[in-house]
Amino acid sequence: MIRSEKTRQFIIEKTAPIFNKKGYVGTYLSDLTIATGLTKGSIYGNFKDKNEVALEAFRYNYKFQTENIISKIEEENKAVDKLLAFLNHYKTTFKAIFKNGGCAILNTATDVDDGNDLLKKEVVKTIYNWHHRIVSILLQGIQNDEFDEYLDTNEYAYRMIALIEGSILLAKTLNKPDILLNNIIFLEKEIKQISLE
Amino acid sequence: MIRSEKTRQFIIEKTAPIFNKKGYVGTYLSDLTIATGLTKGSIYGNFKDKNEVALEAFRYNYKFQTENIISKIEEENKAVDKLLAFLNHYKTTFKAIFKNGGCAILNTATDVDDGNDLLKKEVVKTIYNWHHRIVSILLQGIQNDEFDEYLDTNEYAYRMIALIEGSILLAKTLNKPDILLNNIIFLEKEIKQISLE
DNA sequence: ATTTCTATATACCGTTGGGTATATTTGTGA
DNA sequence: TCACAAATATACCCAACGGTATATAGAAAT
Repeated sequence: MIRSEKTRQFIIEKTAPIFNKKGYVGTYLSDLTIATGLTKGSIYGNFKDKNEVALEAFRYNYKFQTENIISKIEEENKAVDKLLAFLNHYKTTFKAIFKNGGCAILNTATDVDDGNDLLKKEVVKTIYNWHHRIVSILLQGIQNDEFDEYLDTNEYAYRMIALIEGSILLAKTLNKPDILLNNIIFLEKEIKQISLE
Repeated sequence: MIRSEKTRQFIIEKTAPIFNKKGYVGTYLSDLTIATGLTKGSIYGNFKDKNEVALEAFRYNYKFQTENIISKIEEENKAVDKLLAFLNHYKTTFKAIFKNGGCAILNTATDVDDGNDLLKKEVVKTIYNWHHRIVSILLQGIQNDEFDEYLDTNEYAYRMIALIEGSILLAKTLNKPDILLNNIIFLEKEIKQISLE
């Protein structure tokens, strides 16, 4: 990795949690210089503007959450087990997620309600990716006779995501991780229940 | 209502949607003067600082969402019907909520992750109020043999809130109201299912 | 109508925001 | 090891931020 790319990466890693906690407008260039120990000149030598740093920070935050999970999902063969592996991820990493400022999708989606179109589009794209991944697993499950063919995969996936996101919001705001854990357990039970056999 | 109180109210009403959309740091005094047509002097004659306007704006936004619903809940006698009335509220007012910038609790909770302790406490208090209201209805339902006595009221209420909040987030971000509507319908079915009778 | 007091507008202030032109340093290939 | 290019720091810029002291206008009481 060439030097510039290393610094770029360094800036992203150091500032990503700040953007996640304080939001786009709430994060100042001074936050970025303090967190990195670099100067404005250096940051602007590596990024076009604050917007670009925010965008890369979001991508990093999202990757931070999904990096490990995909491989774990692919270790499993049955659709049911894939979903359970996915849910299990939240049980094991919620502390890290909270420490990082909560779910990047949730935070960024509410943050970019106005302006910052690039970031907004990125969030939308990310949610669709996530949704699509779950739908695919469900469809695979239907093909393998794990789930009833009348299961509304689209709807079910959105409900799953909504419950997870809402739970993270509550758990973090009220400082009650159990809210998230209980709702994950609920989803696990539900998946086992709708899986035939 | 004396003049000063009228202006105060006027400022709150005009600026509440802005705070809800753009967040605390994202809303500038210039936004407030433009929205109200008043000057900074006038605003600071009625409020101590921006923080106080934001706090009152949040209260207003929350009231905006819950004003009608409470009376509707109290029109019903059975706990089941109270819950259904509560859920029905979202089906009928989601357009207004979206137009107002989304759920105030969701927005403010993610917004005040750092700093602004007053606002943060107010959000936490508001969520507990909401949760408590649902739990009370569920407990009433258990006493009247509408629900099984082993229903975990605490957990169920948090799951309901989490799903609603998460659904609002998704529906608004993706501009797909159906996500919210479908999940409300899901909750309705679930409530009917767990109600004994 | 005139006074009195409250509410609003005007005209400021210091600070810090994002951003940039330029100087300086630092790593790197000849 | 020296020159050159790339990366970082310095020193600025203007605009806009939140906030305030003071002047003006407007309502209410006499």
